[in-house]
Amino acid sequence: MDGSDENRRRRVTGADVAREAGVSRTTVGYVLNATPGQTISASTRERVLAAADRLHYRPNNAARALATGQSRIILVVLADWPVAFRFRDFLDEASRVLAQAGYALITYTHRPGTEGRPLWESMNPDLVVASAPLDSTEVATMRACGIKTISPDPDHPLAVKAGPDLQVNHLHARGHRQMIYAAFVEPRMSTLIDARYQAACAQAGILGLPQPDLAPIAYSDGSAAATVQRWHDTGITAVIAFNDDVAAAVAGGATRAGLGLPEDLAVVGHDDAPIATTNVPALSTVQIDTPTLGREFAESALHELDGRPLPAPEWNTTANFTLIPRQTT
Amino acid sequence: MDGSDENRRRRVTGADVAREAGVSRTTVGYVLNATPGQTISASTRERVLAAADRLHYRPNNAARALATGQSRIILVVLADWPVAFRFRDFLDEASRVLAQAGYALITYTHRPGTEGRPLWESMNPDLVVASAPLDSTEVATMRACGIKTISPDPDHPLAVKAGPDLQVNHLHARGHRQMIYAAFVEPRMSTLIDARYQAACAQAGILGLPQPDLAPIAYSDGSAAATVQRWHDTGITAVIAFNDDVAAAVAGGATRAGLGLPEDLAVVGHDDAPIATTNVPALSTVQIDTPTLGREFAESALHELDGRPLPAPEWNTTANFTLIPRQTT
DNA sequence: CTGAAAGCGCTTACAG
DNA sequence: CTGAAAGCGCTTACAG
Repeated sequence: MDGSDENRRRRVTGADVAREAGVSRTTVGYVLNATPGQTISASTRERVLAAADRLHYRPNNAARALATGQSRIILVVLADWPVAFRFRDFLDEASRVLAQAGYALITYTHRPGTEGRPLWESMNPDLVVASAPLDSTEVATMRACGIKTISPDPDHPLAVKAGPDLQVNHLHARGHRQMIYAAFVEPRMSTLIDARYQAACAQAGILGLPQPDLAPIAYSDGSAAATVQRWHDTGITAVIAFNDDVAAAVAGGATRAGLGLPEDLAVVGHDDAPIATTNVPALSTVQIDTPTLGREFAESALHELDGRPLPAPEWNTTANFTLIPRQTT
Repeated sequence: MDGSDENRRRRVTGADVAREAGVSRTTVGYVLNATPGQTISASTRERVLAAADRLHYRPNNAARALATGQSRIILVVLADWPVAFRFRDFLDEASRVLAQAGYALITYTHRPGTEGRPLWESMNPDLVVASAPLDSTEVATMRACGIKTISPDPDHPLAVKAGPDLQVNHLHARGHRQMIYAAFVEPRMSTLIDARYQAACAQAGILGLPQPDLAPIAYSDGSAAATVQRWHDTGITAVIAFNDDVAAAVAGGATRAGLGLPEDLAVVGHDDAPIATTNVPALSTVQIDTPTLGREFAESALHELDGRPLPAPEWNTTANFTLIPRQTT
């Protein structure tokens, strides 16, 4: 392709900058990277900076990665679920902190078997963060590529435990004992659903409550009313919802079934999405301080990568989670 | 750091595979890349493949990118808005098609001024796709880096026009003339909001309707009822909602204000998110065939990159958009 | 204070 | 059918 030829010819390299500034390639590197331990005269510095600017020099990342052995890319592997509303804030804040340290944060939804090679093979990130467990052969492969990994462990999940804890505690405090855990029939979210459900069960156990069942609810048809009625008939008085969309679906079903909220049925959502406020009735839910979680996540990634000290271990506390009571509990 | 030293020592290279298989580095490359125009004996092929497998060889992407001048990365620069529910399907399908062609699709939310260097500088993608217009100096920089760009143009937006057209046509067909365009006060979505709003205005003009105002609606407080009541008082009979969350907020406000839907006020949403079905009353909305759009997007990217023929130009048609009438119109 | 040179791990003409 | 070798654009000891 001559188009690519042209592109290649046009591209400005460090050697061009060196020539323009009348110095060596080495000096250009030292100046542009502000390499510590080098003493560059002010005038040389100026000349190099000016030349780089004039030529619109941009370093070739592939070459740098090859030379340093670091891509400075962090890959967040998402399980197969849609990105929730508040998760953006989490990623935004994490990206900001990581960018300051020279790392790029990439998110990637991994559907095993769907694609050719998973992205971490074709991108050579320095760190892979998995929000759901990766299978062991995948982890072995990454290790072999020199890729570090942070897998979710019970103490460092992407904050799955604190929310369900609050939901169950809240419903319990409101006097409920017969609870059910509701989630969409959405295979793409199954990992996260399962994690939150398990957390809810654990907390129910701690409080001496019966284990809540995991109950599917459909949003693609009008069956929610019948579903909710059925739960009510079996003695369920409270619903722990996977997220606010589910809580809204449950609330809608209850309303259509003629059940009063929260007298006949209580519902608590998760995430404090816009719908939680706008829904009629407004949804009690769990609010998450996602920017703080994002910052703490970034710090722990930098700990892994550069040996930075870990932040105060708020990560695993419930300090960043708040139960917002509204009209459904 | 000796940790990184260890990693580097451990990493298997093509030279290791060559040694293991008893062939040259060149032959390893030809076999593993299935380079066309080379005739490799079956037995050599086998030996190389077996050795690569045994050693768990994974090519170093940075080295490959440096040698070929192609990163095989496509960067989708999102304007500063949260990813809507259905957008995942779009990206999933696009990623799948592009992965088959050996490209990795990365999405990235660009907030000018927030970070150090934008991701396209530190990642050297082959193609940058912008869902909102980039400023001209940014485009110039990318060009200088040899990065191709696809910017949104009136005929190839990320499908912003078809939805508003359907919304306006639908309300018009229901007999409405006094419409208002409602959106959240969400600066992060302003680009998309504006694009959809402009499209709605244009369509209103075509139908000879008065231009709808752009009206903000808050979801963080309980003011929706008052807002909607005010609209109603000024003679508005129909609301074009930016998305289904907005439509739900409007519907909720109307209900709280004692207005009947759709008798007193009609609302039509956009996206056919779960909330559209679960809301009480169920929301009329625009359904989008996002996987098809994703495939067409991928094809047009491959056209740009590899000169593949363009797909049939359904991209810009309304064929992939459907108005779903429910209870709010 | 600055530069010549080796090396990162690939690809790919080119020569057998 | 296979291999020796140059080159991609950086970084970074090392030697002045």
